[in-house]
Amino acid sequence: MCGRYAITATAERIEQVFDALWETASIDAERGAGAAALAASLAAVTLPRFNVAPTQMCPVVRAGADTSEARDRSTKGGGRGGGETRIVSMMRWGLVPSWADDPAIGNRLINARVETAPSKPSFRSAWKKGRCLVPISHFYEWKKEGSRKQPMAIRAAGEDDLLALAGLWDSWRDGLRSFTILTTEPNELLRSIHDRMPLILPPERWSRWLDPGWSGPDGAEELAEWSKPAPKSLLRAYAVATTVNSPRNDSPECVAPVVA
DNA sequence: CCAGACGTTGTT
DNA sequence: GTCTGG
DNA sequence: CCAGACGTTGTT
DNA sequence: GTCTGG
Repeated sequence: MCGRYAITATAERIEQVFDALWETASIDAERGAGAAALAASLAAVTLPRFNVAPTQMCPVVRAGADTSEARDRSTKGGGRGGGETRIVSMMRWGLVPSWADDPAIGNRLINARVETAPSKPSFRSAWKKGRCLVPISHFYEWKKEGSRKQPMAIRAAGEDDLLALAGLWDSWRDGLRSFTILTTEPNELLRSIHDRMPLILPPERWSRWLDPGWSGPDGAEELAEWSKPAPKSLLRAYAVATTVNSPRNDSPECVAPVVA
């Protein structure tokens, strides 16, 4: 599964890689704020994060309102085609369905199985209308070694500092926005660590996944195609210190390799 | 019809 | 909100 | 995911 | 043991 991760990229880097506008930046732009205010709003976003835990607020990339006004305001999106805007929003990790009585319900909905999410009451509406991407630099898995649990960090094999996890988001009482991370079967690398892994989407699938005019993968064949785990060669896994165990520790030590 | 659930993981 | 169970 | 709490009463 | 919080 995926119950903890890191996002070490800067706010600007996230905008660049995902061809998106930070939500606070769009709001400031609407108000006619200057470059200084824009820089300040980006600085207010707490990055980097080395130990993101469920219930915490983190950046999520979603489709923006696809209005001509929004397109005009954005200087981006031209090279991607489709013309849709992308927004980076801060959301709570742990999806709180719109019908929930208590937002604490989201504490357990931090993952959704891609094989079953389309038909689950908690996720079906988000599957159709709330698909998103979760930018991460590393995700953590705890490998069982006898009675011990060895924390492992998994990151892109190359120099890439960002991976995009497939996610779903929903809005609760017009205020709280929250998201969940889709999981799938593990690839050859992750199989030795855990029996599930997050669903990682390659850049060529981002637009389709975010397309608000599409209601998501449908039918067994399409679902299977979207559910395939990332290839082993994309990722690198290594042992890290138990520093990462406590969500209170949010330091570079969390992603630092150790001898297992 | 209304009432009640709605989720994942891991472990046994 | 929407589905299942009684 | 792991860490940490897990209860009531009354008083300040 | 099991639930809540981060």
